[in-house]
Amino acid sequence: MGTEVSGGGSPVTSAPAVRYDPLEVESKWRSRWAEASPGGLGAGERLPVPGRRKHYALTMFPYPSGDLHIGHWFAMVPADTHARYRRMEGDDVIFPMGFDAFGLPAENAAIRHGVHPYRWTIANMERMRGQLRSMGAAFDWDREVVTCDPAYYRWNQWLFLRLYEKGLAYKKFAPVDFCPKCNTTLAREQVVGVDRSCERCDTPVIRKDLDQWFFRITAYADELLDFSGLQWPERVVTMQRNWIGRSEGVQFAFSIQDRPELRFEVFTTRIDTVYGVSCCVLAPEHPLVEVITTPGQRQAVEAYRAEASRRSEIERLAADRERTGVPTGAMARHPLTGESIPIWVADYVLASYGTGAIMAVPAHDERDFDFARRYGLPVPVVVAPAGYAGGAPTHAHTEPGTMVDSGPYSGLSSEVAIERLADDFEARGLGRRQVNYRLRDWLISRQRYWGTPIPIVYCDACGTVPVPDEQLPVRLPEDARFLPTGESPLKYHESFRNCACPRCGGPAQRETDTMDTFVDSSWYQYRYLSPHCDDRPFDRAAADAWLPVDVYTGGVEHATMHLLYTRFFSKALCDLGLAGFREPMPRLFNQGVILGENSEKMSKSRGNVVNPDDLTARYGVDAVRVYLMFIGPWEAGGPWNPRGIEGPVRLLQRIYRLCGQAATAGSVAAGDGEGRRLRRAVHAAITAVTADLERFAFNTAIASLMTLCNEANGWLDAHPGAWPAEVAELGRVLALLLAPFAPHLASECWEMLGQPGSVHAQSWPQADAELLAQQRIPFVIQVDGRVRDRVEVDADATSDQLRALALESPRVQAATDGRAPVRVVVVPGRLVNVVTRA
RNA sequence: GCCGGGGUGGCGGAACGGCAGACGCGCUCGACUCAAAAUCGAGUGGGGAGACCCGUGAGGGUUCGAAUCCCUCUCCCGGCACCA
Repeated sequence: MGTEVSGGGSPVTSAPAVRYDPLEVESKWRSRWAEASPGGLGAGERLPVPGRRKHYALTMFPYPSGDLHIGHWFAMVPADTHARYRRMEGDDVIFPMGFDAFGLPAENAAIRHGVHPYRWTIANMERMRGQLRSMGAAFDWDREVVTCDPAYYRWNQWLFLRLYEKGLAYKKFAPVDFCPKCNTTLAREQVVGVDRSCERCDTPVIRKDLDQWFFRITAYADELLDFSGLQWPERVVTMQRNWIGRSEGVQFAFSIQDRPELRFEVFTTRIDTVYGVSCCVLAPEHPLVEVITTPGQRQAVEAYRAEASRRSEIERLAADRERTGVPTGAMARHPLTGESIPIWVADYVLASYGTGAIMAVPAHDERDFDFARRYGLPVPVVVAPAGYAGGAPTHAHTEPGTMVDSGPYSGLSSEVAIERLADDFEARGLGRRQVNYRLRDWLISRQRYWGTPIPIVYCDACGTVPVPDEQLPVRLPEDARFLPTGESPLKYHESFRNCACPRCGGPAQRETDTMDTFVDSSWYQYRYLSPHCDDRPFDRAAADAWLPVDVYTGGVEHATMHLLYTRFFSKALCDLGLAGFREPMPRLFNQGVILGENSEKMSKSRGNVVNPDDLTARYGVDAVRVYLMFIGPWEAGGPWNPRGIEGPVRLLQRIYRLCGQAATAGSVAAGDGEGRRLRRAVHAAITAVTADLERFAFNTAIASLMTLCNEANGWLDAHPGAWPAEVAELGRVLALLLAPFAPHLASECWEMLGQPGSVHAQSWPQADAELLAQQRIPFVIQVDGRVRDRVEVDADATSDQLRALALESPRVQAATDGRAPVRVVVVPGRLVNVVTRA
């Protein structure tokens, strides 16, 4: 055994400096586990054991960057601890792991160093598997999924074709976001920040008009807004809700003055302001602009459109840009009043949202207000705020109010008028209620090599032809060339690109775009259940039995990307008849981020990176695990404090020593008051650690273990000599409670205690409630809300007894100083408050 | 600007409306040691000799009682940002 005894004092007197060597103990258990169970908690690909509650624990799989950093540890170790706890609790647990192995870094390495993305990725995964194992996590490696494996991406293609058949995958020519550094288009979700930059590399995106493949996520917009039944962090729900951006309003048409055959539609959420329209505004890209612009305005309008399109490519949408525009010269006819309304073109109206045209109501919309003021347009008030006395408004009034100058609607509250006008527009056939979403369809085309080829062929004769299932997978060619220009290698790979049309056999060309890697991660949790299944993406019986995921953990940065996409996939898979549930991850937990010592984000350039290998070489894996969980609430993250690890290091040494002492305890219980005192501490710890693990409060769970050690040490010091069986129980419980947190040391302790089997295969200890119910409890007596006395009382003392006890207390009498109690509040089991003032 | 989440000792952080600061780091003192490290023990929010008083970003409110609930303000972090 790895025991090292220095000092050599009597084991009975205090402070025998018995220490264990973490490196030795950990290496011993690592090799034992490798022999005994190469898999993890789940032990093989199988269905849940009947009669046991299944538990699918999932932590977001890593990108194989080649190095496991402390952030991976922080994400995965608590997830492992929770999964291990659930298994000891009796659940049938699976806890799979794999690699999100497609993506740009591999291709960039190919361009820079000439190493093929496949080889680069495989080598990185090899290295990371070793690092992941060294973490001491009980991953089910026999379920491993690697997304760049043709055996995996084949099913991306298969699923793409099913979505295509359902109309949920389609190709469209549209203005799209393009990252000039990554040389590829991006989904709207992957463009972030005020300067609209690439989520991966931070480069501002530009706009291009391209033919691209989309997934019709908007078909599920309403269902995606339904978060009922999801135990998700509030902020993630909020972010998704905002991202989807549902708004209800009315869509209706304006006709062009003197050309009643021409009309354009507008969408508004404020139909109550329709009497306050002072102009209509079309987006520069609106098709009607060309048609209606009068000869006198043509030159100005063309110039404006040209400028707008150039601007959209350069500094598109600076947040607080001036709202500019030009009149088209054409007039529209107000559908209710018949008034002539000037039609303008302005690029603050987006072509991609709603109808690409609006009614401008300056008095009640801040953007329209700015626009009207700039061009001297009228600002008619139609919704009066409380106390409005007429006159020109100084700012837009966007709140509800009383309708004025609005024909038959005048006098109504604007909230009522919204409904009344919507009803009337619908009844008169002028327009209809309409729901719009900010959410756009998911652009999945990427002009990159290292992703799943989109299984589509273009034939001159047959047009767009899906690759038949039996021809899948469409494999990536191994001899692609990676050009420094960053152009798509597939596009210039003749033998990949040229192919026979699956339908007519004639010459045809493959689609050379690959899929967004977020497609891969949208259904990996299904594949883990039957990773070797080769005639379907996943086994239906396994999916029915194991899914949905019971606890999903990962970073919040995926709130409106991966987590939205995978919800979409689950709904689509359900509608395709492939699975029987609609929400993939009912319970989500976001861990925080570990920062450098200087509270900044860890990065090589900042020089504040904490290397887990250095730490484990010095303190051992268990200590690093425990420290990461002790550092604070998991969801908070926080700066790394290099000295803080000393606490967990001491805790582990104390537990080792306590278990060593417990191993010498006898088998006869003392059964007296002192024995009960020790047992009470042990069982209080069981209660606390259990409750904390249930709520992912790892930091306080570890604090409870520390408290138990402190109390146990005190007890042992106070009871020299031969120890009773209560001490043996202490040792067993310590090892059991420690097992999910520090699996190596817990195994060592269990063995040292002479217990059979593996500690990790034991049942979680149950607290003895009867033992914990104490007869005498500490009790607080307050006077006017301030603590004046503390006494010990019977736990079942009545309110009357407690009241009498309080009033008798000399300290209370001193504090009340002769004032008669006005009232006495008794909280049984807690305190009494004697109130002397009114 | 809008929407979330926060502000508690020197530091990380605890605290079903009921003893604020659990637990740990650090620090101080002590034991062991020739010495140091390790280990063990005691102490550690501020003020006061003391009984006590003051303390959870600021101010107000509800309550017998507020870090916790409500209102106003302030600062910090995150998300969104012309979405009509």
